[in-house]
Amino acid sequence: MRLSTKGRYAVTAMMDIALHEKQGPVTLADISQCQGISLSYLEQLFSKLRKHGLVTGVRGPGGGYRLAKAADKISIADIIQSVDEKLDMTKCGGKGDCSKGEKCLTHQLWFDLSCRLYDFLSGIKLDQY
Amino acid sequence: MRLSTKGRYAVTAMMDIALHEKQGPVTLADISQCQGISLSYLEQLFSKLRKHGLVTGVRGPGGGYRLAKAADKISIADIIQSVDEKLDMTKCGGKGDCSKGEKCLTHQLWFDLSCRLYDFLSGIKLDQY
DNA sequence: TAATTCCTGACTAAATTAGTCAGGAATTAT
DNA sequence: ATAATTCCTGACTAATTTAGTCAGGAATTA
Repeated sequence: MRLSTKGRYAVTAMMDIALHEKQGPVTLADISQCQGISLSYLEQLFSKLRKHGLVTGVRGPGGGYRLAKAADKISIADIIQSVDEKLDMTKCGGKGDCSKGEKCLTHQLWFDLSCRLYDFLSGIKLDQY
Repeated sequence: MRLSTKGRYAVTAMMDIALHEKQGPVTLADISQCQGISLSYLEQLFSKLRKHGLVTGVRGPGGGYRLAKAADKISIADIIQSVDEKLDMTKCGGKGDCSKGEKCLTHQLWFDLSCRLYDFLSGIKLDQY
């Protein structure tokens, strides 16, 4: 569960769609211009969002992107995980093969923290704004 | 407020110190070996942690690092902010000079989210483990 | 048929993260 | 004093991630 500008871009773009969806599909060109994100980069991000079932694309004139679910079913955590892909966690992977045995302790601690963060971000949905 | 492996390294290292501090200062060499982080990279991170008043260095044989405050006064947010330095936020900086006026809206929304995340991470202290 | 828009993949550029190296400064122990 | 230890600093390089560019194809609407 990483949090970088990449995830922020994705969240911002998704909020943009959530806010304007009632006026029909939102084009990436609009988001690009409106949010100052390059079109091709948005296409990369939306490829992932689409594969994770968060948006649906509508081709042709008048097309664009729609949310694939209701806004209250899409959480910030869903979006960030879709574009970030890996939540790698530990190096030892629970094997416990560390010099003094402490490594896995702190890794476990970090894992707990990561879970709490995930729960927190899962609780925030797109419709809350 | 960004969250990457850099911040994780710092948090892990700080937890390591918190756990072993009663046996005297903890050396970076120990942390390096124990957590599998390069010594020089740790030195970079601890330079920042020290400048932000989270740790104090003790030179010479038997030296190392100590927490500069009690573990229950140091939060995860403190640590991450110390090594990440900038919590840049918006591009328009509240100026509102956006093509359709929506940019600053979504930026404000993100800002709120960022604050909530910060509050959350501020509530988790080193002594909770 | 033409315009629009998604969609894909390969490539490049910039930024960040991680690590290396070389050396100096303070402290402890011999 | 001298030597060993450890922090401390800065410059440099390598790897990874983020961001952007480019070229073109596929589906849909007018």
